[in-house]
Amino acid sequence: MFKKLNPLLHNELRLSITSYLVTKKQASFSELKQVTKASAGNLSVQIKKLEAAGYFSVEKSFKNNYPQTQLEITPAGEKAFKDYLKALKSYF
Amino acid sequence: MFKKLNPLLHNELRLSITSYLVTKKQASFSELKQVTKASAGNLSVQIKKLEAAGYFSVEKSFKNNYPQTQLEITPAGEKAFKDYLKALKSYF
DNA sequence: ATTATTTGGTTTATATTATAAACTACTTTA
DNA sequence: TAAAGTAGTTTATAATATAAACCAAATAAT
Repeated sequence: MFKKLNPLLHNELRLSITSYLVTKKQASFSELKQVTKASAGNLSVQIKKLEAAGYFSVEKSFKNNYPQTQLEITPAGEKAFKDYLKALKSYF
Repeated sequence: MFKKLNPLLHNELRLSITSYLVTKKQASFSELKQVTKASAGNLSVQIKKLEAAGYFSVEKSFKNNYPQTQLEITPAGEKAFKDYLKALKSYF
């Protein structure tokens, strides 16, 4: 009847981050902070969870002397996103 | 960019309950317990939250000597469900 | 030059939420 | 009449989300 919803993606902020990354392929921490309007702390925590699940690859470098965290969606992340949408459809 | 997701509906069990009620219009506690596979405790708590929000009307009576809780979706519940779907679409 | 502010984060404490365990009340069956 | 089942509710605990506090460095202001 109702398919199980991936709890990692079934959260507003994590879904926002993933959704953005799926279309943009890659984005910086700051960019994500702007588009999601989340606090840096919350964003940091949620990114870490998604990274731990292998949904993103994270590269830390420097840009204009400032640290920059760059995120890129992985095939696993894309698949999880697709599967989540599929599961969601069972509710509507 | 991303629309806010009604936190009351953005929960797997509460979404299951509401989704079922939206199509069936009404259902009993036991019926919901079967279709959602939730524990009675969890179901009771989540129903109460949705009822408090005015998404369902709850009628308690007896059927075959046993207590029976019958739920019926309200116009507010239907609207919230529709709005939630609309918001969800902004993520895909 | 040193103080304040901003960038770009992380860590940690707290608040919120979800879930299950324990309980209530009554009914049926053995 | 004791045990097991129905139909729930309440409450304690586990999990999760979020914000506050913090860190390190860069830049701007005084």
